[in-house]
Amino acid sequence: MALATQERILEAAGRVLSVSPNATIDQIAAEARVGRATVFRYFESRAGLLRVLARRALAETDRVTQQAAAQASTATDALRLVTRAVVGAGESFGFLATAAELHDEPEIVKAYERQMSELANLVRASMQEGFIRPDAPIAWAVASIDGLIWAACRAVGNGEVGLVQAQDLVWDTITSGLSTDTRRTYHHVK
Amino acid sequence: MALATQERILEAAGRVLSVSPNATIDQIAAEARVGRATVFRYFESRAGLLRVLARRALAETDRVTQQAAAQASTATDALRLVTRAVVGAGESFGFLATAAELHDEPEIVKAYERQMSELANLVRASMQEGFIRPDAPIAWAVASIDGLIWAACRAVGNGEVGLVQAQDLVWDTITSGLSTDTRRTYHHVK
DNA sequence: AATTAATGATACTTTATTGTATCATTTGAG
DNA sequence: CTCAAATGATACAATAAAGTATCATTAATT
Repeated sequence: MALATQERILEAAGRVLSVSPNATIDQIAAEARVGRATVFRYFESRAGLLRVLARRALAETDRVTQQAAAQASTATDALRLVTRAVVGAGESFGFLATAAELHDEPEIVKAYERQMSELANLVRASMQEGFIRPDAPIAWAVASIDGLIWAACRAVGNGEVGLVQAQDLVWDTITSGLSTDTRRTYHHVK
Repeated sequence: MALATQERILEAAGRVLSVSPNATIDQIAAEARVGRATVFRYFESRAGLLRVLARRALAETDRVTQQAAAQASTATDALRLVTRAVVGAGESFGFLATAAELHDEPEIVKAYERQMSELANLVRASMQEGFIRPDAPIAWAVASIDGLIWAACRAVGNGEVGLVQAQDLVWDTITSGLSTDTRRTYHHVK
């Protein structure tokens, strides 16, 4: 067997669901080149399969995040490396964006919120190091970095840019935006 | 009648679907304070309702976009105003992000792609004016602006930042990123 | 007030998908 | 080669939601 059956199903599900969030078990089984019954031999239900898949994606994100953070000497560098790492792992969690059922799985929601709050901590620390501008609301910094990561993952996914380039672009855009203009226009305080 | 029934249903659908993309007709009807049968009196099917809703959202985006572009004297200013306008109209198309059924409605997909390509034209023109840095791949500029707009709409939606502030933040971030650092780090050419 | 249109509620049919059960077939290990 | 485990295929039941039809009720029009 080229790859364990369960693994094949999970990978197929990730692929199909990132395109068609409401894909049926039949579609997933077809993508995995497996009988529909076999899917139910490995997963108790559709929701169960989704849960396992989501757990793995979040765990993978944790893994690359922690590994990246461990290599960094400053919070700013950690932010840079974590951003790169998450973009690199993008294809494994593409389906999380659109899978509506996961929104009412408390375990999954909590894990996602934890990751966002860890990102917020990194942003705060990087701000104290003088990298993130002090007038940027933390919530916006987090939301916009998240948005740029998603944009990069999508752009990689449909071949608009290569993975490595996308990783560079995200950080460059965070660092200095898209313009040649260096004026600082933030008005917000506190 | 405070508001035409059809209108109430559409607004309710927009609200519910942006939270629960797979919401049933029952849920939509309940949100609109209307009987389920009434929904089928105004829309031929669930898919039909979604189509009408998506058309309206895309048309509204076109409207504010064109109005904004008409006021601008330069492409860069048009880009700024269009960005603001789209963020302002965000709540009307929040559901488009997650409504999977719409992905295989050619009409909707085409309209979305057209809007993206118009954005690409603005970006190119603004680059020629010297605002968007010449080393930024157009595809990335478009994708990241799109990502920042989505991030802003979401942030507004869950109350993290106010609408006006979000509009400012998007443009500031496009202009100069999130950092105090002004180094230019783009490596890409052509 | 009378008539017409719009609505709500309800029951019903249809359909798609999930999940189960079964059996024949294939595959892999010894 | 033989046997056991894994798989595919199929049929089946259960369920949830869509969509239809009907009737009583409410609201609007004249």
